[in-house]
Amino acid sequence: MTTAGSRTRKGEQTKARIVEAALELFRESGYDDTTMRAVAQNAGVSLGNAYYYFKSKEHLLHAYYARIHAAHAEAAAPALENESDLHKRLLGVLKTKLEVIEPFHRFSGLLFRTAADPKSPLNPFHEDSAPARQEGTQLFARVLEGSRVKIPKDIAQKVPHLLWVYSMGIVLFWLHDDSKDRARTHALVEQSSELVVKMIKMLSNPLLRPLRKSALKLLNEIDV
Amino acid sequence: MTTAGSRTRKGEQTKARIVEAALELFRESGYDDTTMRAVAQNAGVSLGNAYYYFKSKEHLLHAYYARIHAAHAEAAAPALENESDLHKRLLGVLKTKLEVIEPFHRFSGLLFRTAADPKSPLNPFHEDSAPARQEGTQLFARVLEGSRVKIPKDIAQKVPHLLWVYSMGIVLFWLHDDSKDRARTHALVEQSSELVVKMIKMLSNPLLRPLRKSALKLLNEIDV
DNA sequence: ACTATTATTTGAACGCGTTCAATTTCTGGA
DNA sequence: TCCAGAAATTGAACGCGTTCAAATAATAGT
Repeated sequence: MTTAGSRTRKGEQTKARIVEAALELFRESGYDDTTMRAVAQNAGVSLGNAYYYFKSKEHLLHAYYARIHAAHAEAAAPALENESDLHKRLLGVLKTKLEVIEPFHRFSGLLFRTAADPKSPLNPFHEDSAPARQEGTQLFARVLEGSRVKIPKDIAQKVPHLLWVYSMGIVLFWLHDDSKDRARTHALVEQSSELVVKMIKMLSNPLLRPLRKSALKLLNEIDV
Repeated sequence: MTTAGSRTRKGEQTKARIVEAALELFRESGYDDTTMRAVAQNAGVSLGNAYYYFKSKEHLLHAYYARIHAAHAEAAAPALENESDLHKRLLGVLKTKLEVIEPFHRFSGLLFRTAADPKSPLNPFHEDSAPARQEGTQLFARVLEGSRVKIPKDIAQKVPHLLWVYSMGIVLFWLHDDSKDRARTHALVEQSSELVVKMIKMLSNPLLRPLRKSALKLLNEIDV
């Protein structure tokens, strides 16, 4: 055990040094071109030592995920401050999302690889991601609450989560988008958000009640 | 050039031998545990020679995909034979898809993890997957053609591809589905297909023309 | 049949992520 | 202060996917 007062054993400093070295190299050269040997050297540590603290190269990215998440939550706040138009609110959140994640586009391979692996704790649908999922859903709940749009009661509970899934779809598209300045994704965000808002507003239409009920039944049965 | 009559140079036989060796080993031990050296040896060929015919290990899996798709196309044919109801046609195709891919669910972590990487040639949205993508789209074009549902001309060209993307979404859900007998995915297929058909039928409604136009504009701008 | 060109095949080599037995450094109790 | 055990650190080694210069076999033109 470590001394009573000291909060960090020596190892935690080393671990921090390795993380910082890794993040710097990832930022600089991307994930694939960053070798564990380079990370170790950059941290002033032996190769084997890096593996003493991180089970694998991918595990080094957990720190990154946390940073992305925090950055988006912070960046999105102003867009919700003084705005009551639902479309503008939604658009603001999605645009800041794109801004925040843009520097990480070069990681897309890894991001989506882990994100798509059902067994990976980084997977947004994985059990371990429940907190992140919940935070994301809450963000979209706030987007809705701050607007003056009325949501039918029966589906009100589902919509925020559906918006989060929608945003995951945006990210999925973004991952594959190699257009200049991510132009295609920006077009997608601007226009699909408009569509989404239109549909949300339409949902109160009595004509669409059957459709709404079908959708609700579906959501309940697949346990989303 | 090869002689007039002979349809296959020698190389194509070698290539076939390598594919067969690979598929056998994949089936036996999964993707990750099958080494290129084992494939080469199993095919009675040198390691380098395998790379002469296949740019990478992942390229060998295209053959696997091709077989799955062929199996699906064959299995789905009866469901399209004597049926004109769009929902039943769509449902038939999706259900047979689930049946065909079910044996691979246990490999999904290994197999589809790499497939999800935007840079991976296995990714369904990757350039190298264009043929598979096209075949898939054609299958859904057939689903539509055989039914009596009228699709508005402006979007007619887009719908088959959208249905294919929809089916990819189903597969993505399936990957994460650990419910007994894949019950959640089956619920999703049954009910979402109903919804999809409803929406397709609704699309001709003049009231929805603006929505249709917006969607079309979106699709064109993001180049889908 | 000879030759130039192209297609095929080889195996060594490279750099990578990862593992591990061995070594050194730290730490808390006698 | 000393020492046993735990924590931290090392670097060599392994197996992997991939590359490549060189060697060999097949082919087409003369």
